[in-house]
Formats: sequence, structure tokens, C-alpha cells
Amino acid sequence: MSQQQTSKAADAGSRESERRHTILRAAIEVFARKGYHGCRIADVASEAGVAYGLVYHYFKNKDELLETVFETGWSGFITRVRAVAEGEGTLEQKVRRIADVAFEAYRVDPRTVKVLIVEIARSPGGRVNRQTAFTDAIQLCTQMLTRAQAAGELRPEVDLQLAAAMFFGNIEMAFTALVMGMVDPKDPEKLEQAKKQLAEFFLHGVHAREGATEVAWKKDQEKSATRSKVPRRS
Amino acid sequence: MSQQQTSKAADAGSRESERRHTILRAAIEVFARKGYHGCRIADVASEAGVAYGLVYHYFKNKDELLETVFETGWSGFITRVRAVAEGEGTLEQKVRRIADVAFEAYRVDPRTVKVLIVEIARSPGGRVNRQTAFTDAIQLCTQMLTRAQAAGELRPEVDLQLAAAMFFGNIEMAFTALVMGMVDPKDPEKLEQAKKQLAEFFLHGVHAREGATEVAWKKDQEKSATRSKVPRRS
DNA sequence: TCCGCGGCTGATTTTCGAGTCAATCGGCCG
DNA sequence: CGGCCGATTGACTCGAAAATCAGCCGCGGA
Repeated sequence: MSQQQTSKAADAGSRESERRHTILRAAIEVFARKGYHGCRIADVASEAGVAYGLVYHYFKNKDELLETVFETGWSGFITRVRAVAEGEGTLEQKVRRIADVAFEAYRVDPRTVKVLIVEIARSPGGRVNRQTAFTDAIQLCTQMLTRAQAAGELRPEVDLQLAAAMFFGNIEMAFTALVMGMVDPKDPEKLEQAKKQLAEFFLHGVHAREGATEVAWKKDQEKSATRSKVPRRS
Repeated sequence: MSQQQTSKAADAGSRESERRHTILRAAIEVFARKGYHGCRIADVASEAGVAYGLVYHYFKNKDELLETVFETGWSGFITRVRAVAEGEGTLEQKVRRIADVAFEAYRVDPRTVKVLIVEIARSPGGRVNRQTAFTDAIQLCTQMLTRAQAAGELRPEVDLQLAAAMFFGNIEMAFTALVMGMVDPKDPEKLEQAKKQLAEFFLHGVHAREGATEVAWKKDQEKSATRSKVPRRS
């Protein structure tokens, strides 16, 4: 979303006064730093370097401001995910591409991602908007999985809805790990590995091939070495 | 946690007046219903059927109350998980048992689970307590995975820390699905299936055996049939 | 019976932040 | 130049909720 701009975004930049945009950015900043609770309009205003009242010139109230932050960021993300999910390619390719999208979003704008991640499961007051957005995303993935299942790319017994939910759970947790400092967000090496594992994990889980314990996988590996055409990404 | 263990807990039941406990339960109720934001002390007091001021007799302030709610619930869960993680058994068994623990906790006390799930990644104000708790849990699982890896139960390339995080991500998402009404929480059938899938997914992912597209997995199935003592759904 | 003490009460005070609004500013047009 | 208008300002209002506190109530002991 924050990326290139259609004429729409251009509008936002020029006609609709960059003030509004400044305030939006400031809101993301404060929101990410202090969370939904500690986010006061006064902070946003001073972060943006504008007068308190101006915030209300551009946004009806606090809720609308936060809602806009959420919607803007989320719709950008979801648009890209949709492009992948509904595009061409094998399930494996799509899963990897979605991981790409997610990590790229993080690289470009960690603040926004943090806000989305942290506030995702929340429905403050009575707002259902976020749940809806999230549910939609899962629906989107469910469809992708449905097609994949038709192509025989899925183990037949998986529940699609649940699997889709868990995929997002994985993405969320990968980021949570970042946000919590369990993985150094600065190290592109680590990021790359995390991304890779995200896809790998979703597709194949963590268990050694075979169900056996012991070092059975070693033998298995030998055996399968001959016929293993696919596995590992080059 | 709710299980007494030390004399301390016993105290809580008798000497320390069940009032405190009543208030705690009420807090969970309100907290689960209205979220962290909408949770006012007055609501908790009336839910508990006690005077407003009494809440402050037992808890220093709102934050301490909520912190206690969180800690109490979480430590109970974590105690059980620890018992499993550090006990005997194969990785597969442990994973299934942890899924059992989680779903049982939900069956027994959905409110508390909801509170924990929904508030888990938040650190309102400056409190790091929750992050700490969560991190500890992941650490716990990481150790479990370390042992599993030593036994050859894991694919060698998985990052343990990340895998542990994702395991909790899966659990969280499974519950999120419940909380959001994507799965009927009343239907024990569905719950059972979700639980099963949670474990299955973590261990083996969603992809058909093999990495190939098409129906290649069929051929693979034949081949591996001889040595497959693995699941394969009946 | 009376005292005192600790659990308990809830009206009162304090805090705090959202939202308002009258005043000011600055550019543009006639 | 002068006046209009939308952008901008920040002091102020006001309600909501947190936290306080002066005392009440019932019991146990003297």
C-alpha cells in the first residue's frame, strides 16, 4: 500500500493536503509505540507537529482516525495477498510469495505492520471492522486452498478453513517474534531464514519425514534421495 | 494455577477471603466481555456483587487487578504445558497432549482462555510482564523441540525458536477461530477435529506428501506404503 | 454491655483526555 | 488595498472513570 501510488494516492499527496497524511503517519507511530490504550490525540498532534484541533479538522474523531490507520494498512496488504492467491502457480509458490509479501511489508514499514499485528484480534467497543477484515483474509486463503486441494496439492484430510486461519497465525507469530525481539529485525539473513521457514513450516510441518522416532530419518533420506525431485528449493 | 499446590493457594481459598477470588472471577468475566478498554472497575465490582471500594482493598489499582487475572490464568496453563513438555513420550505424543491441554482449558473455562488469547500480545502502558510470560512459554517449547531434534524427530533444518513460536501461533489461531465464531464452540465433534488438525498441522503441514504437484503423491504413497507405519488416516 | 478492629461501603475528589469553538492566520480574488 | 474563506490554533468544557477516604457494621473479647 504505502508503495507506488495510483492517481488516488497522488491525490492524497497533493490535493488532500499532506497534512492529513502527516497526521496519519504520526498516528501510526504513536499507535505502534503506545498501543491502542495509551494513544491520545494530543500525542498524535505533537508527533505530527500540528495543533491539537487540526486532527479534528481532518478526522471526525479518534475512532475514525484509528480506523483509517487500520484500513489503509490492511487493505494494502490484503490487495497484494489477493493478487498472489488468485494468480497462477502451485500452492508452494503461492505460499512462498505470500511470505514474501508479508516480509516485504515489514521491511518497508515495520510500524504499520506492528500496528496491524498487535491490534488484529481486537474489537474495541463494538467495532466489528477488524474482525471482518481478518475474516475476509482467511476466506481469501481458504479459496486458495480449495483450489490447491482440487489439484491434489493438499493432504486430503485437512480442514481448509482451519488451515487458512493457521497460516495467518503463522505469519502473525513470525512477526510477533520479530516485534518481541526474539529475532533481530535488522539482520536480513535472519529475516530471509524466517521467511523461508514460515513457508516450509506451513507446507510440511516440523516433523521428520516418517512417523518413526530415532534417527530413522537418516535412512529415509538416503532412500528418498534417488526420487527426490522436488523438495528443497535450490 | 487454579489447582492449589502450595499452602499459598490454600490460603487464597480460605484465609484470604473468597472475596478476592470472587472479584478475580468477575474481572475475568467483564474483561472477556468488554475487553481491556471497556473494562471499568465499577463493572467488575457490580459483577462481583461487592462495593466499588472493595476492589481497591484487594488490589492496588486497576493494572494490578488485570495483571493478576492474566498471571493467574496463564501460569495455570503453563504449568500443565510444562508437565507435558518435560515428561516422557515422543514429540508427536507431546504435541497431541499439549493440544489436549489447550482444548481442555477452553472447555473448562472459555472466558479465561479468551482473555489470555485476546490480550496476549499486548503490553499496555509499559508492562512487559505478558511478553515475558509468553516468551517463557516459547522457551519451554523450544527446549522440548531441542530434545526432539536430538532424537531425530525433527527435520534438521527447522529453527527451533521459530517453530516453538509458530506452535503457539497455531494454538492461538485455533482459539481465535473459536472466539470469532468460525467454528462452533458448542460442537464437541468439531472441537475434536480442530484439536486433531492442530497437532497434525504442526507436525506435517498441509501439503501432500512429496513436494510435487499433480497426483504425484499417489505414486509416492504406493512406494512408501511398505515402510509407512505412520498415521495415514485410517 | 461496651469497645475496638478489620472487612466493607459508596459518595466524594481527582485525574485525564476527548471533543468544541472562538480567535487568528495567510493566501487569493476583485 | 481590503475583504472573504478555508486552514490552523490551543484554551476551555465536560463527562467518565480511577482512586480516596471518612465512616459504618458486626463480631469477638473484656
